[in-house]
Amino acid sequence: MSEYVTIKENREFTRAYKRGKSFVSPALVTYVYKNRSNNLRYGITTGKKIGNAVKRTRARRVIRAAYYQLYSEIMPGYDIVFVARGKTPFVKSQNVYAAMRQHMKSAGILQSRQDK
RNA sequence: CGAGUGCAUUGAACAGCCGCGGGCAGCUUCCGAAAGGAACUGUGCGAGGAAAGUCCGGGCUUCACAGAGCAAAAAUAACGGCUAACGGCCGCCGGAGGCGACUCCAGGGAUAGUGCAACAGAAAAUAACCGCCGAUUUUCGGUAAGGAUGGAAAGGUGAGGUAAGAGCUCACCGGAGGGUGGGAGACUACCCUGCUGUGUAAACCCUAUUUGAAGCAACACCGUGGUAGGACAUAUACGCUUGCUCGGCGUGUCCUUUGGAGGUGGCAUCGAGCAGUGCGGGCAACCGCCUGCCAAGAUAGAUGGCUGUUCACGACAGAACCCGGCUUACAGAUGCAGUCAAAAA
RNA sequence: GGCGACAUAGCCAAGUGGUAAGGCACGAGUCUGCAAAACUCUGAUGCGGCGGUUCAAAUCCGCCUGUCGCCU
Repeated sequence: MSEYVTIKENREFTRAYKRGKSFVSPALVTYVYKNRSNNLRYGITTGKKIGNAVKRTRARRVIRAAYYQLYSEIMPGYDIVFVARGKTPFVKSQNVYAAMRQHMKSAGILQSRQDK
């Protein structure tokens, strides 16, 4: 089974919105909240504002691809929620990756590759 | 070569690396008493013509129901056929549009009945206000040829006729009824009779046909906890009831019931399936036979990222139980069959 | 995914096929030393969009668009 754990409960999303730290860039919004477990979990929100179903799935895929690329550098023990914005479906995953890396760096939960 | 019509097909392609979701196989590793599960390896598969809107018709499931008829409600509407069925499709009739190929039409019934027709107008449906004509002239009678309106004014035009007029009579046109011929039928051609009344049924309604309701978040099964009922223990301990004791209730175990969260099935190779420049029937929709081919199946929801090449530089857009249609959105590309115009011969 | 409802001035809203009620707000005036309140009044602005039936559509019919609710 996959090593990527997702957030499923609506309560946990709401908790991340209310209590987590937020970081904003043109194509991505990130909320980071420290959870009690040792797992690194993530969730993606693509609201109705972004567009039709094709645009929403496109945004989800781009964000997920960037997350897989960055996954090994993030410290465990956090819930991370990514929210797509209107620009996200028209942007390459490298731009999202750069924005995501910047957000993680600001949150201070990056670790070096060698530790993993 | 240009313009335009109908039908059908297609909806960027290829290669490499890293990833995602299922299926099958391997039996290597780990977990487990076992069934089995997880990882790994190999192999093959992985969004659409509209997957959309949820507008119709079915399959399937649960509930209701002995059967039949009436009523009520809803839907449909020329005629003939196709289909599992349909409000769909094909053909054809009638009407409208187009030079034409061709396209469009909720296209039954207004003498079965009820209602409505604002404003304007004399009058909106048993027409006499003005006008015209006649008479026994403060009035009465005849008359729809003419009159500012209106969407619609009482069959239209012309001639005869008359006191003035009028389908009162005649011709043509329109419409109605009947007859004969053609056609499966709607209908149509011709002949005869003969002129009585507008529109609206996507107003109520009448006629004919069809329809039980809800929907996979249906439904079935498992179901720690909980609910309800019963049995056992009341030996010990605790809490409540009481001033105290007894007694009663709860906390315990087992069985049954119900079923929240969650899980499994429903659910995915076989069906009203798809294809053939196949054969036969039919104008066609479609039907029969033959041959071949069928693997998306997620459950917060799988197709992505990067690099390179080519071109017309990529539109609308993402399955969620499954089929048949309709409607709506859509950059283009290709094929076939007609049409019109021009030029040349 | 499925089922259902609604859309009328800036806001709240009534409406039976025939001039679209009303209230709040906005504007002008009266009153006042000035304002508020009260009273009077004008004007502009509306039937979500596109088609169809009808002489005539906010209303009847179809198709789109948007908003809201229910089923877990």
